[in-house]
Amino acid sequence: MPHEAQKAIARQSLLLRSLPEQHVDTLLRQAVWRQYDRGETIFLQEEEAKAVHVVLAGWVKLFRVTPTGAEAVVSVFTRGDSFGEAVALRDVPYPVSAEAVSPCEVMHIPSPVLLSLMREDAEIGVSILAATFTHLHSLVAQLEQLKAQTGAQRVAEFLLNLCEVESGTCEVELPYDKMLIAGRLGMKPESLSRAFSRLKTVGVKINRNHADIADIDVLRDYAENDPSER
Amino acid sequence: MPHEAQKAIARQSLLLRSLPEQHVDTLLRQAVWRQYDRGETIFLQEEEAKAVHVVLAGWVKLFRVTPTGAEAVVSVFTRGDSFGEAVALRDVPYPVSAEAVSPCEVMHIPSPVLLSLMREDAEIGVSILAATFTHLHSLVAQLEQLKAQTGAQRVAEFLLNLCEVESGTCEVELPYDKMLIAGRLGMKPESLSRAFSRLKTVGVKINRNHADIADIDVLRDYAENDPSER
DNA sequence: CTCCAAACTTGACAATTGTCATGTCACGAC
DNA sequence: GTCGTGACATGACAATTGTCAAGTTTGGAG
Repeated sequence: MPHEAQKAIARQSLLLRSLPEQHVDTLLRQAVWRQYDRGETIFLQEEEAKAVHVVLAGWVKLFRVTPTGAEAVVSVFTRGDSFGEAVALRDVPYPVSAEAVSPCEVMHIPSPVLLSLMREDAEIGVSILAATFTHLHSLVAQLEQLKAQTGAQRVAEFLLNLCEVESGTCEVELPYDKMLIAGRLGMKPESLSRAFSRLKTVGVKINRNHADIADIDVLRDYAENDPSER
Repeated sequence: MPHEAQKAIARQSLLLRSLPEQHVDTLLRQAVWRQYDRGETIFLQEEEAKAVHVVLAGWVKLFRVTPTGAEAVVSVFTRGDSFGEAVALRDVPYPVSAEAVSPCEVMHIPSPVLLSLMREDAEIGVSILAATFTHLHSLVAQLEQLKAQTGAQRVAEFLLNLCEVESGTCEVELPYDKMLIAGRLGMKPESLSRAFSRLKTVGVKINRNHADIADIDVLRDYAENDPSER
């Protein structure tokens, strides 16, 4: 029983937005709509994929658990993001687990529905590839960050991505837990705290889940250039 | 002027192997076959993708160059590997650069050829998704390694992946430069040297581009568990 | 064969990060 | 309201890694 507002969000998602109206309707009609509480599991690593997921509200994290139990956050998704495309269309297990990190609404499109529609119209395949490419690209960007930037620089880029404007002053809300931000950026919470302190020297003030950026250009310069100064 | 042996390698690639014979022939016939010298560029970051690439011989690295000039290796491909699928089918620029790190033979399938065939048979789309998923998965695995393992552990896993057997003693050849191995594993060459020294305590001896592993299980245990012992 | 440039190793040192311990603060249960 | 749990900050310390500066080795060019 999806609300019209939810449908509107789904239509705007990267996965669906370039599809003809008629196909989107078919998919929305056959989708499963669910709510999740904070901390609830959406699917587990090694589980067989049976659907593609679209986040309508809230935040979802994808993560891997190592043999030793350590957790590595792979990505964090929110309204309009889809995930699991490449996995659902082949009978392979998920390489990651998914968990709601805030109360969430998620739409699930069963893979058989998507598959059959794909055989009717090759355009669907291109749409799925578009969404998959976006994930690929974001993973590549993350890899670059991890390999070539210091912790404080990664935090700076994270903040820059939250900014709506291109330059000048900006205030942003941290979208989720600092613990999760730390995980997403590949560091421990303590290191994130220290990274925030360092950013004070480039005009960043953190207050609760609220960040004040004095000058976006200064911060961007810090993110892209030398961490050695100061 | 492809050799039969080259065609055979292409047919076995993840991208083509599940396609009906007839389609594979169509693709092979319209593909471009090229050789590259060591160090030669195959394509550059930001360049528009016009083809999907399949490595027939030699080694190719994909990497990103940061605004400051630092280089982050994203992946290293060899015989039978394909790359650029998700990019070629949409008019978007490559997120990475590609360079031959040894003399190479590479087959290029122009994207229009693939696209038109895809509209004829949706099965092609599934094949492309299969290859793309493999890349996605390997990037996720890399992210996990970078975030959750020490340098020496990553080197251990790298060696384990080179082993043909499951347990016991094993000798492997390092497939390419130690500098490139270091880049692929997200560390400096000096750190790689040190990581190799540490692995001596778990029965690994490095000689030139040759590694002797005394006991694969011991090494696997090191890779998966605590780096603190010893 | 000789020589050179690049790859590689090693040591000393500095910077960064993880770990452990402690303390504060906010928020929900009660 | 009080209590208690978990998030967050911070300091001290250890471990890891990057940086810089030698040396050694290796694989061609000539």
